Amino acid sequence: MIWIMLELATLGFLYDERLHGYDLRKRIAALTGHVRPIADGTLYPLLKRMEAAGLLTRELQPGQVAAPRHVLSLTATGRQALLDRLREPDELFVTDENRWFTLLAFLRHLDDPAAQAAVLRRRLTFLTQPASFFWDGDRPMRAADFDDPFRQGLFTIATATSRTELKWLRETLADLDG
Amino acid sequence: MIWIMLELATLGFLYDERLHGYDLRKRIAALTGHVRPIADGTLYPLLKRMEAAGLLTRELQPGQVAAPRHVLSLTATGRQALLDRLREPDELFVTDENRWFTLLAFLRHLDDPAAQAAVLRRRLTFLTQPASFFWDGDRPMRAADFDDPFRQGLFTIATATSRTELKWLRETLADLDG
DNA sequence: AGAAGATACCTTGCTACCGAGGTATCAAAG
DNA sequence: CTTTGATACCTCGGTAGCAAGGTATCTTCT
Repeated sequence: MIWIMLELATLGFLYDERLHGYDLRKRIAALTGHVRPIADGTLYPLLKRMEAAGLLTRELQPGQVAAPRHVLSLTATGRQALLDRLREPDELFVTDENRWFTLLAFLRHLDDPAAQAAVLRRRLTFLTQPASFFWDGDRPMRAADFDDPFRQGLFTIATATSRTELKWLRETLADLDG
Repeated sequence: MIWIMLELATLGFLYDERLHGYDLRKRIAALTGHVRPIADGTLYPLLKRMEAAGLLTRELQPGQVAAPRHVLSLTATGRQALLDRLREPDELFVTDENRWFTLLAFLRHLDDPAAQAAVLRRRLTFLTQPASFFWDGDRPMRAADFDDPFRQGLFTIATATSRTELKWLRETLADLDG
């Protein structure tokens, strides 16, 4: 299910400008690759699948710099596909931080403040759900329940992160709604 | 490469106490499942592979509650495997937040402050590397370069997160070293 | 008594994913 | 003038991962 994120990133980057595969690969690497590197044995087959699905076209551009490049550009179907996926993202994009960040990177393309706000609200709902990393039966365990510094750090980092993001979400929603 | 995280979580949870598969599954779901649910078609085959590798044993316990359970317990090899993986985690555990959290959850089992500190230092090194989500050629782009609120949010959240974690890392390292 | 829901585990088939390896061009360094 | 390194893309084989479906027990609700 990496492809679902790579596909969104590909649609997102190509929405603005035509790119060849290698360039796309480097942009994706900057966006998500420091966390989780992607093999080109993953990306190139995906591009072929996307071409087969009618989302993009490839055009051979003989070697200007080095080896010949395949310049990629989105079809009308591809452009619509990006907007559809941004408007109603798979649940994974809401819960998984890496995918959520990928979505945020391109959400501006969805040129409709109400739809953008709806997506942010899904993330808000997710983050405000009660959750814990560890349970003692039905009881959620908190940082104070542990005497090891690493699990305490886990809670410290997680709560700080979500607090920052909640603040940003609420401010941005106020702007989008107002 | 999900299995590498599931395997660590399994070794980690079983290090303390014997569990049956379903219970283990629920603990893993609490730790990482809110972000990324795991299918039992993923977990059960992994447990079999781990058994085949000599990391754990299963013992059939006839139905006390419902269907008969397979109680899992680590072998000596399994206990050692946890310590080895904690001591020298794969790079993915250092860079990917989900995997890093999984590692933090069990790092206390590595009963050696110097080795624990060494792991934290790897994370510190990673977080202090210069990084950006977007590049304009060689130039890393910053929040101020974007006028869309979503990419700005991306930077806001990412920097706040890493600041909190860096503070915790430095404090904890000072404790471990001192 | 029957249905529903939780517990508990399993298999099968499709496909995505990754590592490993290969091909080729061009520039810069030695 | 050869090597190194970057650019640029590709294929193949093995395996992991997932959805979908199945089986069975026990409790609780109706």
